[in-house]
Amino acid sequence: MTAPAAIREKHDGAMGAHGNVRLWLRLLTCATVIEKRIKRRFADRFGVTLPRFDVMAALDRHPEGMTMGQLSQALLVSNGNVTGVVQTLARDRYVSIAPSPTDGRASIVRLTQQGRECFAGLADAHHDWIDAMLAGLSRDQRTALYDLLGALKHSLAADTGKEDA
Amino acid sequence: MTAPAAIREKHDGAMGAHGNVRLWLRLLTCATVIEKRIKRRFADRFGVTLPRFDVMAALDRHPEGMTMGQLSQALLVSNGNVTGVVQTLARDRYVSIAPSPTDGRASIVRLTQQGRECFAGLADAHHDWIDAMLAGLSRDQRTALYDLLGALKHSLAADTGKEDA
DNA sequence: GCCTAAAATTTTAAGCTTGAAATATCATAT
DNA sequence: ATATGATATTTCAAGCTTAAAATTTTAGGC
Repeated sequence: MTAPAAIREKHDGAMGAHGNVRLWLRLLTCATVIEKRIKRRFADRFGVTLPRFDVMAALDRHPEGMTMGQLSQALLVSNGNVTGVVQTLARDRYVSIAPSPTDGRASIVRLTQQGRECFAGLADAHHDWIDAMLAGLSRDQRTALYDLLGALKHSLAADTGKEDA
Repeated sequence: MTAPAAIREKHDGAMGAHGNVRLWLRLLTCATVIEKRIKRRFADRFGVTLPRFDVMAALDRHPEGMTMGQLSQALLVSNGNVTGVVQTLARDRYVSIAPSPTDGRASIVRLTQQGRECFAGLADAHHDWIDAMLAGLSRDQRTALYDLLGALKHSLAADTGKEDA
């Protein structure tokens, strides 16, 4: 077996001694590599984009349906964005859009039967891919990484960005 | 002082017991939050987009200039992408595009004086923002996180994606 | 010189993303 | 009833992203 090719770091060799920036770039690189790999595999093997998968995943957990605004909040993306993704999903018959019976402004989006079946396959593959990509880490390493990322999340929540700078 | 608001995790509450997927979603959330925050601040305070900053950062480390292909490789994005970003950067006089003296196919992109000055301010702010966002982690935590992400990088390099799936 | 394969780049089409402006509806106070 | 402000959504313009096709140039082989 040949040694696997090392993954190049974005801005490799840059930033000199700024350890924090290097940490951030390494984090970004890992996230980007995983995301692009999943995106590529979804496209190649299922003909599905990542945003569509995200919408379907959210809807799968809410069989009663979700409004556009709820989807926007759950996925951390803008309202206008959801409109476009849901429209193509509806065009391809993966979701249905129905007017809300209680609120004339809102629409209720639901997975169709076809959408549910499609998503089941996507979720299985997704799960397997993640497992394989993390296989090089021990159980302890994964736990430690999960906890440290939790600490980072806290640190991010504490940084309001209001420093005058 | 009020407690900072917790950061919602993408697909919060989803995925049940699949620890690996949860680890991935937490990693993705951290990267996304940091990236969006930087993007927003660059836009608000400097009127610059992240891709343009990335190109300027690469060029700043290569005063001799880079070809489109080198930029594409360094930034892990497609060729066609670089073309567009560099063109708007050139339109705004931050970079110059000159034909290569040795290869008629290639162009050489360089930061202009205006580009260098602009980038210096961007890099300073960028550095400060990262420091502030990581301030909640101890030195040991940052070292541990950096090392674990290094292990993850190795794990990613080992996963070829050739499993039949 | 001429042909061909490889390399660097640009162009194109489709889709994602955002923020801001525009629409439509709801809820409430008069 | 009607005016007001808030809410849900859509539309729009600008920019990023990719893959694939087209273009241009290089480098060799004949």
